[in-house]
Amino acid sequence: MTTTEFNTWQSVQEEVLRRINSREWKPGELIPNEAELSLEFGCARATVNRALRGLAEAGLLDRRRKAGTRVTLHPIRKATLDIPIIRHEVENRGQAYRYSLLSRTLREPPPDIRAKMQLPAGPKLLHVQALHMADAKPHIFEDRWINQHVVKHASNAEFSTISPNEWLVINVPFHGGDIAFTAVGANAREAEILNCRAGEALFVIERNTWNDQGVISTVRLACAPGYRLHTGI
Amino acid sequence: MTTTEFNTWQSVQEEVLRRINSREWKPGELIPNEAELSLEFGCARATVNRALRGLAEAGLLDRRRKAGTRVTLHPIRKATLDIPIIRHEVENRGQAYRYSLLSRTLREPPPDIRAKMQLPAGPKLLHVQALHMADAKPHIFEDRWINQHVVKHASNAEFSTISPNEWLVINVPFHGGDIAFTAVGANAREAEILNCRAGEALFVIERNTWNDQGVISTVRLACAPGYRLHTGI
DNA sequence: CAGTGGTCTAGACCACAAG
DNA sequence: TTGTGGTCTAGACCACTGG
Repeated sequence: MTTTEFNTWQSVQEEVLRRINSREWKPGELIPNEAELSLEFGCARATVNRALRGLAEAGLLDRRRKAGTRVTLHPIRKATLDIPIIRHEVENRGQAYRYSLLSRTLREPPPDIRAKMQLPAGPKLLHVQALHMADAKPHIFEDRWINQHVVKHASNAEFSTISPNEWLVINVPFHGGDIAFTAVGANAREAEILNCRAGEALFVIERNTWNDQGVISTVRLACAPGYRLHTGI
Repeated sequence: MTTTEFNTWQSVQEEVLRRINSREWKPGELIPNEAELSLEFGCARATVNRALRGLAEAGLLDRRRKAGTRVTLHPIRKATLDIPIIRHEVENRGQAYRYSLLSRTLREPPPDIRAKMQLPAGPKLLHVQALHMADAKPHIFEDRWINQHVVKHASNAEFSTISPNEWLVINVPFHGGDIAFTAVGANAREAEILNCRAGEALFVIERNTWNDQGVISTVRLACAPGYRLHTGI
């Protein structure tokens, strides 16, 4: 028996992937356990574990103690989006980045914002509106509320030369957040700022971030027409 | 010296995360190497490695052989999107899923599709248009080209009861792909099919998938107004 | 209860890249 | 050249959970 040797977790992973794709191991099917595989592949169990763990994270395998490892029936593909600082995103495309602060006020947020940030009525928040430009053309309109009760030193930030987007990334670590992507027609103000027709389709990114103190910030990024978010699988 | 013990990679990771967030280890700064940390934490180096690897994958640490491990200067946040089968997405929201095949033809693709699929002029492809509905309302308009020279058995699929979306996920393993998200105004046909006004903002997902044989399929998913894609960070 | 994956360990060698 | 992370190993114990 000429057993091919699988020394690295990558080679084991490739082989397992091959068996899944070739239907040698069919969707829903139980595959041999780690001990058996390590024997067959001629490597340590830890190596098999490393390989299978990766495939489980990718959603191709279902692993459960005692129940064993199965090929996922309907693999849920995962796409990873990089969320860079806007300035970097623009500069990495070779475009000239410019930033312009439109307004910076301290005021009580409207109910919908309060709801998003899970705050009671009353306290004022920092409201910042700014425009990110690429090659002198409007790129992204940033409309942000910052909870300066959680981010105390935010009150001192002027945001005249650095965008809240970048300032927060650099200065405020966060523990979690959520992102939503939608398409909406530009309202009058957005149309004016982004230099497009009212009602024109805009790509909108909404993001909340929080740490253990509470919600840090909620932001709505309205991207100029033609904006395209892409990634590999 | 009352050294707290860190037995698990998770606890090590938490502690490292704490030091990063508290600026005990500042952005751009070199942190102790694995051997030193394993000594300090009273665990094996492999445990430290496991913890740091995770943080590196999350984009919080930069690790390079010989150069050591540094706290990332501008952490690039990564959002992971789950790309489920449309039917599952609808059903998981508790809505009734319905599917309707609009057209299925074999014809030569227009130049822009050919370009996307990196195909020469000449060969015909399978063109399928279908509508996914949620609670009897139009949900997603699927406009797909399938390369039946790569996916040979696709010629036999009727797509009358199962969508190409689902059929492909189940029947054709792929090695790679790319996704793009945009916002566009609905054209006349999309408006009619999705039951909305022409020009109304639609969330559009474009996806290509390929395997080692070549491009499998390219699809444009036009989502009904109000569609929202969201995820955690 | 017992089988499976999850993890830790101590030690070893290797691959890469900075100096 | 040499220090650093990357990985493998053999063995061990643990944690979860299915039967």
